Amino acid sequence: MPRSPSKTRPITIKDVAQLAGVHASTVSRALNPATRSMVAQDLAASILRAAQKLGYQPDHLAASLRTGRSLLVGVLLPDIANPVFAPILSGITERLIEDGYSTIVADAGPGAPSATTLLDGLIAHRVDGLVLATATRDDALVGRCLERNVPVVLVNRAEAQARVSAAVSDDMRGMQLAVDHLVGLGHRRIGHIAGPPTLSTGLLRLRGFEAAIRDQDTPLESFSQSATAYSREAGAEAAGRLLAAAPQITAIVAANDLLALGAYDALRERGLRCPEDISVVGHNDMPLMDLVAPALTSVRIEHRAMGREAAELLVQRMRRADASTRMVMLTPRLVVRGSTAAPRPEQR
Amino acid sequence: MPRSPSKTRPITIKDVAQLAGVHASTVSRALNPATRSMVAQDLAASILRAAQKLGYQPDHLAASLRTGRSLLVGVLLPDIANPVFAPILSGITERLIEDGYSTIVADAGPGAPSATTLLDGLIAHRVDGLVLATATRDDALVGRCLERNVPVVLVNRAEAQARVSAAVSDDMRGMQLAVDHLVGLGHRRIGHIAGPPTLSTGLLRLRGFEAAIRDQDTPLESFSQSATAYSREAGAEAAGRLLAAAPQITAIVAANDLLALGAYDALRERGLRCPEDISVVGHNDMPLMDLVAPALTSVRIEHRAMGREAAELLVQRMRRADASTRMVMLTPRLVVRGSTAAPRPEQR
DNA sequence: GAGCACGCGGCAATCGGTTGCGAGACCGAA
DNA sequence: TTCGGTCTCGCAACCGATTGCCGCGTGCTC
Repeated sequence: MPRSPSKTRPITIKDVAQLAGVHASTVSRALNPATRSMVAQDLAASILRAAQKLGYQPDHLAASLRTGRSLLVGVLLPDIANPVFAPILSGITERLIEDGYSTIVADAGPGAPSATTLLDGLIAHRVDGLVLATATRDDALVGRCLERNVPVVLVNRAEAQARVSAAVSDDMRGMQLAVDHLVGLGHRRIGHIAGPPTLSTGLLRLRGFEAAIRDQDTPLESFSQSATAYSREAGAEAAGRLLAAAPQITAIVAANDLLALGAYDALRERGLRCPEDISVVGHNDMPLMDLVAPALTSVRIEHRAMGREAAELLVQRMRRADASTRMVMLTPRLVVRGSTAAPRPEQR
Repeated sequence: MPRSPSKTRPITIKDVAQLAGVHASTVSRALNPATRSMVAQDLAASILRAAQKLGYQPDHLAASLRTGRSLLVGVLLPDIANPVFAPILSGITERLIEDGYSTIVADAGPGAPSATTLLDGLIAHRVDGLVLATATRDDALVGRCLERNVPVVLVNRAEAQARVSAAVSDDMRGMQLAVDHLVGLGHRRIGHIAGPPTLSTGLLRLRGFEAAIRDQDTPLESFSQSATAYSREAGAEAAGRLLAAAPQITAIVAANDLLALGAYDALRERGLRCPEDISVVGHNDMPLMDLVAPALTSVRIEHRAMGREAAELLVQRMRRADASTRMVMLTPRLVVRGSTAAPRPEQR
């Protein structure tokens, strides 16, 4: 079937070549700033004019086939619905677009195909690199990328063996800030709601909590329970276990804001008030944490900056295959709000 | 430079063909379920085995060049950081992946290139379709897609001329729910914080508010002020104007939860209590709105479902170029929480 | 037994840019 | 005038998969 002449066929480089009276290869060189010097200046200018006139739009796809570079970067998220990933994603795309990359987002959230399937899908699109936010501590996905030879960095979570670069928050330091704050207020019996131990943040924050407890001058009692997931429900459930096992605690440090909000639910359910009966500290300082009741004291992580850093690491790795693998650690800071207070005198 | 033999070159269809002892085209047919019947069953099976053995992964990119279908869909968001877009995006990707599409996300948030630039970038990647969440009421972007002949649907916001399909919430109905609720509680003087009038939600919700006011049996006083953006700050500012212009109001209906939260800020600043002095109703029912203080009464929109619907419309449009353009309206429902109450007797 | 239809699979063109290589033009120097 | 060098551009292969077309062989029918 002959192409209907009325339907506007997309303009190709050949159309431009014809109008400019040159060969397609010359057009290609003139259009690419990097190779433009290979073409006489005035000719290049007239080619640009021809392209402009026709409204030529380059086709990355075709170029990719030849160059091997797709200008696409895959981002694998554990769950878009989790509010912390929005700013991370934002930071990633913001940085990548500076180098001309677009981002393909794959969400491994509930109801989605397996992360491995999603990863293969991204690779099938020939992404030039990958940002993984899903990495559990030892992650088969990383290995898969490595053997396929596609550049990869981690964000928010690191892996046990540091095979690839990662941008993370200093979780040890974050927990130290939280514990210091509580101890400064007079708390001596502190509980921790840990994240899933399979996730690097879960483990590191637990370790950070324990280290922070040990580092205090005053002897403390500490307790911890792991949540099965980073969700409000899991937080409430773990908080229930924690309060049952150690009813004497006067403060709870949660590994995550959602867990902290779950702790709110558990406290309310048991008729306990925050901060009068129990202080609560979160982690991440998600948006709106200043508006919940009570406003949540939380360890603030600059997620947007973290996304940018991850993208930066990836760009370096994509530019040079032998770029050193690094771990960028962002320093968190504590934002004190209404959910923490000194324990009541009789609680001491 | 000869390719180093140690570096594992990606497996192509030719490698599979060689191992299976057939031509590449036969491999292509055997691998594609749609064309598999053109190959003898046992041969197809042995080709599949060969592909399996080599760990062959198809290359969408190359296929796209020939077929003209990239299996990529572009999603243009006004601002990833806005929490309502996370579930929308989630719904979109979830639906699209069922048909094998991946999504390229472009964020037109602050600091990003212009939406037009982003759109051109997406088109350069030869996306098979586009979901626009950025559409202002009359949108040049839509025209651009139309003239480039790329399928496009809108989500969350519709355009004045219904040139393309859209999935939106029934904003008129949402405002009616909000006003009915307040009137039922006894409110007679109601203020509205409208969204930017350039956005379809801003305008439609304002109209919906006005219509809902008119439709009441009892005569009401109403007032409204437009916010300059959908943000907490703009909400606080507009609420300030509203309270200055009409101090007698006993309730505020905001076009958006963030605006409602801004209203909280403005009330607090003026020493007014919610709901005792002024009731507040939001719109969207974002996550965590049950945890802010006071818990926000809000018009709930199923954003995830909306995303799915938009994707569904796009899939239909991509399958058949002549698919009818439709507008899918999701029915919102009111979630009553602590931010609304009957006005005090002396306020009547 | 000859002819025909059909199932199957190979050949080669194709998608739209990119790039190694070489040809031709032009200039300056010997 | 000739030769070498440089600058500019065209030619054609190439990236990897898809697909229209054709030929071969088998089996069926008359």
